Amino acid sequence: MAGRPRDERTRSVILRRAADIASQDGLEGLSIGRLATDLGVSKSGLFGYFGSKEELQLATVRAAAAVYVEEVVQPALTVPPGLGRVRRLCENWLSYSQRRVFPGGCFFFAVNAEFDARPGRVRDAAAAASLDWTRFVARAVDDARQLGELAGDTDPDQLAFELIAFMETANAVSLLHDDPNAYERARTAIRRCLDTASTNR
Amino acid sequence: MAGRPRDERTRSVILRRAADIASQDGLEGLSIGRLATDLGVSKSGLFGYFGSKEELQLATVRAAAAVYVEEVVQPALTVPPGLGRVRRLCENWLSYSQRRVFPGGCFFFAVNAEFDARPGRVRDAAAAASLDWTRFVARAVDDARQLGELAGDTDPDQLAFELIAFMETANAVSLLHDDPNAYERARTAIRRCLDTASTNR
DNA sequence: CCTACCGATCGGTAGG
DNA sequence: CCTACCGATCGGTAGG
Repeated sequence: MAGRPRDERTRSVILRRAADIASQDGLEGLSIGRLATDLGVSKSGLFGYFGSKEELQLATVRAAAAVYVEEVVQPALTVPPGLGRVRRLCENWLSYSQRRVFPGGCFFFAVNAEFDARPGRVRDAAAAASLDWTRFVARAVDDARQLGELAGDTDPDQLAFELIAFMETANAVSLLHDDPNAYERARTAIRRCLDTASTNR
Repeated sequence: MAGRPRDERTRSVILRRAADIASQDGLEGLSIGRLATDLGVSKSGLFGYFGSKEELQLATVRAAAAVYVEEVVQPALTVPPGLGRVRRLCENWLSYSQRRVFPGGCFFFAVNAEFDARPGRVRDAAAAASLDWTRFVARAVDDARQLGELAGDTDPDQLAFELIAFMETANAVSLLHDDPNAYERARTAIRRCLDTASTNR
């Protein structure tokens, strides 16, 4: 029977490795045989944990979301709502990407680009995670606005779009051109963007 | 013998279709057998045009770059250097993405994300094309600066990074969430960004 | 959770 | 430029 503590630990080790592979080679490039060999178990043994490749992919997305929440979202909640939390959120994201928590950079950047033009449950799961994150950033921006730290006419969705654009492009450029400078570019852009919208200039 | 007019036309039809597939399913998801079936030719016949999958991938990148130049770069050269050309470049890019010149959105966004964490000739070709584009945008920005239409202390590389971030994120968001609003977000951000750097406020 | 296998598809080749 | 094939690998299953 599934669900025993031992199984859960094994499952979590499998999924953490799956997310690492997928960040580099995509969720289609992640093959059950390769993952099994990597982990030193039989292919059918590993297969039994998930039942299909699609279920493995979906479980990997959920596992990566948990890492993302732990690395980026949770530590920002220790900062009180307001501009400080927005800044912290951005810095956490850039650090998560730059430290290569996943070896291929942000897991969701890779998987969103892979599935953005195909239908299916994996795409739906990735899109839902992306929407959660976008809304979370927009909410943090709106909190700062309501607290009077950002101008009253600030559009939270628009500002969230711009901040996320800088972060994701830093991830993309740093990977493709092996250029850590991209993170400083993003930090500069985010600083300027928030300063412009700030009431405390 | 290769290189006859007939062959060149066939080759170009093959590569245009290859780029369409790759924009949706990636250059690894592009299989020789599937491409051959799609085009109604034999797999080995098609294979003969390229000699290996990697050569097909590289030829596809070159073909997509030609489309990109024709759709985005060339029509911007009809506008004289300066802020107008920068705006035109951005608008051409957004239109190229929004019109789905490639059905999976910007070919290079998809392929760059697919290969950004793997070594090889395909990655190198994608990175080179990306660098060409980034430099072209930065050059257009610097022209506008030297013409006095952008502030003298404008950093062309920084501004190019920001403009490209808005464009690529519009592409990504519009695909993943089927949300054409993302393009208006990018247009708003680009307008504000250029207005802020402009000397004609 | 293992070995051993299934049919399908992959990139690539032989031979004409 | 075709048919027919190669070994390798894919997702998935049978049987224990």
